[in-house]
Amino acid sequence: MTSLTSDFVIHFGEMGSRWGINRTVGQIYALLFASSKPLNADEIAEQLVISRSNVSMSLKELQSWRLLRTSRQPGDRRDYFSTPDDVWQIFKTLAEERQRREVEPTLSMLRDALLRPPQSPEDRHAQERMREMYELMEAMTTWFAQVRELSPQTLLRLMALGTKVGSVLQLLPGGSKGAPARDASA
Amino acid sequence: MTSLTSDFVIHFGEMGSRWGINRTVGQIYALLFASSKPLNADEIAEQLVISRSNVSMSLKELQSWRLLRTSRQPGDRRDYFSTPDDVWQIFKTLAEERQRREVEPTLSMLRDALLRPPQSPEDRHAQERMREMYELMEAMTTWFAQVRELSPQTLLRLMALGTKVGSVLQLLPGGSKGAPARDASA
DNA sequence: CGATAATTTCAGTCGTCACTGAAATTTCAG
DNA sequence: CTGAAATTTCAGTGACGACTGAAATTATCG
Repeated sequence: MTSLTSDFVIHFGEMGSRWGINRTVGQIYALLFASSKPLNADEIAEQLVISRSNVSMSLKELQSWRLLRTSRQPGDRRDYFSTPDDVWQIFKTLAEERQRREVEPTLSMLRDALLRPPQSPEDRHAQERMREMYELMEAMTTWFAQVRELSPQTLLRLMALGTKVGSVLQLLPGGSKGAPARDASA
Repeated sequence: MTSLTSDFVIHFGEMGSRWGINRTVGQIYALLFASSKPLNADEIAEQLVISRSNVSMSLKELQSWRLLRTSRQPGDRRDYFSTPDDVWQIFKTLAEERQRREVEPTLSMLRDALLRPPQSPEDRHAQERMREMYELMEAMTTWFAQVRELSPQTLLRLMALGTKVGSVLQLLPGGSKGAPARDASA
């Protein structure tokens, strides 16, 4: 592996440990992301100097996150792995999975907690705090679900405009579909 | 501790492990978040049934994330800990710290990598991929830096409107300050 | 169908990090 | 200053998760 890719891989290995992701999983993804062609499990094991079984488990983990594409090569029965071409697509998938694994269970726990009859003034206060958290998470969830539906091009333009947006209407493919724009002065 | 708060605390302990955050740190923050009054280190240790020194280290960790408020009570020299009142403020701080600890080092690594002269066609491809990643991260960084400057109220309204925004201009306190709105058809 | 290649599973080992308790340090009232 | 209270540090221990190699399973070619 070239030193350029090696540095990239090592960096994502270290970053991976800071997230829930483990080092190996981060390194494999970085390697595949930077690679110009799909790699099979043996090639990954060789390049990262890790065991074949470790590669197998890590690939399974990455697949459970829907972050890999697999392909075959004629006359070769091994699986070849690669990452999606579109970085925005990768990011969206990552965010969707985190939403499913982390945000949804939390929202569900909070909903349950908010329905329970408070046993004390302390409970009443705790529920008030939980409600604030719930509402923030709900708002962000809804917002991001909408953003996910935008095309990459629209998205990039939207972000470039930032929050200093004049009229965004023209950017949206079907500007008139969906709920009518609410009165901003409400 | 009431069973309502207990469930909340346990949930954040488990969630914490999925992130880089460890269980105890997650539990302490949940406890303080739900509590109606600031708690001192001994109270935290007692409620969570963990050692005093563990509490001390975890509080230090939380403080390095700027997620705690400390206060004193008259005639008591112990420190009392609490979380900010505004959940949006908490979220912003969290995002800022993650930005500083995870995104910035990565951007910096990518910048370096992109400046290196490619040693092979493989390097050239890797740099192309890194550039795509770099541009996405840069765009999101810039965008979020702008969002952070909005007031909580403005933000909530903005998110409620989602991406189906007509004109957002009226929501912005100083709608005219900063760069003039770019031509959306560009 | 074998035979063989490829992959996955899993028990055991190793390394890392969370946690404790004792000791050291800091803070503060008197 | 002095001593007691509060906090922090840190070496040692324990628990947990990553990783390996061998064995089991699955897939594919002839």
